[in-house]
Amino acid sequence: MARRKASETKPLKEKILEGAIEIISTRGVKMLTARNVAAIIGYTPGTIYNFYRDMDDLVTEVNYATLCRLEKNCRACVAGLPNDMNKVRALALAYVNFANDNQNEWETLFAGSRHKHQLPDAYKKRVIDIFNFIEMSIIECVPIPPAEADSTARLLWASLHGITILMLDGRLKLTGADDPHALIEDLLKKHFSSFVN
Amino acid sequence: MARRKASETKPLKEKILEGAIEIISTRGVKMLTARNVAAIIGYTPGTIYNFYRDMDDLVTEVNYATLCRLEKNCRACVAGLPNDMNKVRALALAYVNFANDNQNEWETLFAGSRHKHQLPDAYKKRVIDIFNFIEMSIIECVPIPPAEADSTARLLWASLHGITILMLDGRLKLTGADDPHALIEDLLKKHFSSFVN
DNA sequence: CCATATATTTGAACTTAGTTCAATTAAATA
DNA sequence: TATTTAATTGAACTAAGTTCAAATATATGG
Repeated sequence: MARRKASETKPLKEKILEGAIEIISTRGVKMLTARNVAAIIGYTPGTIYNFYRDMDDLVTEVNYATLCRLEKNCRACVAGLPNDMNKVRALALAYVNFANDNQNEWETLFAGSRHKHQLPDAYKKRVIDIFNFIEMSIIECVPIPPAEADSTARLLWASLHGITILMLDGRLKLTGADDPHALIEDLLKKHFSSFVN
Repeated sequence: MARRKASETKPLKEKILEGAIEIISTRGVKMLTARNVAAIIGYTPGTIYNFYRDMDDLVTEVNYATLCRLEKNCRACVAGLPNDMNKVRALALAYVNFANDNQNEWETLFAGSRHKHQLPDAYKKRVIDIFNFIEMSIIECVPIPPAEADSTARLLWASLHGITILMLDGRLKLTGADDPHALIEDLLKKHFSSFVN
């Protein structure tokens, strides 16, 4: 057959994206092939190229979706909390937990290997948004002198990111107290003891 | 032709590995194909499979070589230094600088996406070695109570790793003082001020 | 309601890459 | 020198990315 009967419930582009997310989250990014996506949504490989330039583009869209979920999750975890250290704790924990609960998506997001095309502006904006949100939350909750606020927040975030990566890798297995809570507690103490003690 | 005239200067396995490193370092891991490696060393794709199970295996060997260079580099950078904070500084800087000077190799090393096979024991041992070296260096140079030594060293290393990643990504562009030196200085201060001040 | 134009999806074909292995040829051995 | 052994090939197979003319459903105009 060629053109389908008009009975779609969702735009096809969306279905493709959902199929791609389904594959990445359950089978990993290596299993994301045009043919696999096509099979899962009941179309043919060629169809994908009517909506995405190439498979790289589709991965980028999956990553964008992951970023959105990450941000939503982080915001939800601290919503309504008073501005104190507990809020920073919650935020850090939300970050690590998200990575832990979405390992394949997270790995895809940070897999690094440069994509063919420049990242779309919306994507870049999202990254900046998340960073700003985290940075602002930290600044709100800890009495840091304004001059140091930026660098302190950035450094904390970068550190948290490193911990998250190595933890998922299994490279950060600790002697016993290797759960996220303990590590984050330690991290926060190092970074903020000079302000709150 | 089939079998070659015996005039090889190096074992073929080594030449394949060198070709692979050459490709990854100059053109990135996406350009590492059996045919590209074969072309660069003047053999045919099939030859590679006489020495490596598959291309994944070859990448693992490249990563192993990268790990070795990283360790060598770190050791060289602190050799002969007295056991004080300067040594820790030098070590941290060596780590970041190595990543910066070997971006493609570094990206390949941490690209994450799980390999087909388990990592070889020698590989795992090398990772542990590097970690131990860094951890020991830190412990030697900073008066940390033994009970906290392990976790302190690990946390510092993980943080350094996070900084390194985000720096290479361009995600850690700072307001001005975004050079490695400043960041590392800040990091060390956070982690050690309670011990040295 | 039919004819024509438009939009959507296909499926086949092309390219590139990973991988295998029987055939081939150099070197080693007897 | 003849025979065995080892190394390398190159051709072929599979899987994946990608393209696009052809095919078909819908929309539009008379």
